[in-house]
Amino acid sequence: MTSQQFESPSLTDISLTQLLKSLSDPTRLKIVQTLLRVGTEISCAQFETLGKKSNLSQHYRNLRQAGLISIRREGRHSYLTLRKTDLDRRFPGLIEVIVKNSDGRDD
Amino acid sequence: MTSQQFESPSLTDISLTQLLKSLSDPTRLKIVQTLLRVGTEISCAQFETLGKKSNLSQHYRNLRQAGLISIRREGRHSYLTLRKTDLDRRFPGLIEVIVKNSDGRDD
DNA sequence: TCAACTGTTTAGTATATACTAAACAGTTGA
DNA sequence: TCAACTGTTTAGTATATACTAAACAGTTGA
Repeated sequence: MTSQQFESPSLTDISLTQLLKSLSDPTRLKIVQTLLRVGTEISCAQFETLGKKSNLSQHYRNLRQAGLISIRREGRHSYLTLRKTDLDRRFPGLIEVIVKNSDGRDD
Repeated sequence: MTSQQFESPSLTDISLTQLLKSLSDPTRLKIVQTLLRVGTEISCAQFETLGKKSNLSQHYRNLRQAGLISIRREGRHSYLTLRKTDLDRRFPGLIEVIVKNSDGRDD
């Protein structure tokens, strides 16, 4: 029995419509955009400008459940990673195109 | 004053997040998938297998307001067209990749 | 030991969404 | 003329969503 808290769906359980719905929120799209750009994991603290902690935490969970990110807890901190390899395998080219088309736009 | 009924947003008013939200519904995604595949306008009657007329009509409006399709009325019939040229100009490659990644999946 | 810290979860709320059923509007053809 | 036809709009409802505030849980360091 693995921990439920930070569990992400497996590759084949990632649904396109759930993924699109997750990315249809501007805050979540910005988070994914940042994660893709930096290419490494990022501490949640980096996203504090995007809103209140409790709200962001719920966005993280949404992104995780949609299969977009994984979350690693270390001490008091949480670190987010874009599941790029998995996403590229399941939906080739999708994340790149979406994020590229979101650059420089508000929403 | 042009008719409101079938008005679509102009190219620059198409928002990425609105577009993603519109496509995050399985019924609407199937409609767009079909429109992209055939490449021509399609009568609404072709989509009757996807649900009830009143519900579909509301999906058409959603797609139109998101900038994805235009609707032409002729007699008793309505015809839908994917705004492919506009979409390709505003979000290069996006529609193709999304639809390609939805092929052969339920959602 | 324990207060401060970081992030998550829960409760509550206002709004958006997807749907059905029924009313409606315009078109067609006998 | 008018009933059948095609699709849209409206009313109503059940559920989902995004958010805030407060409670909570685990970690850290003095």
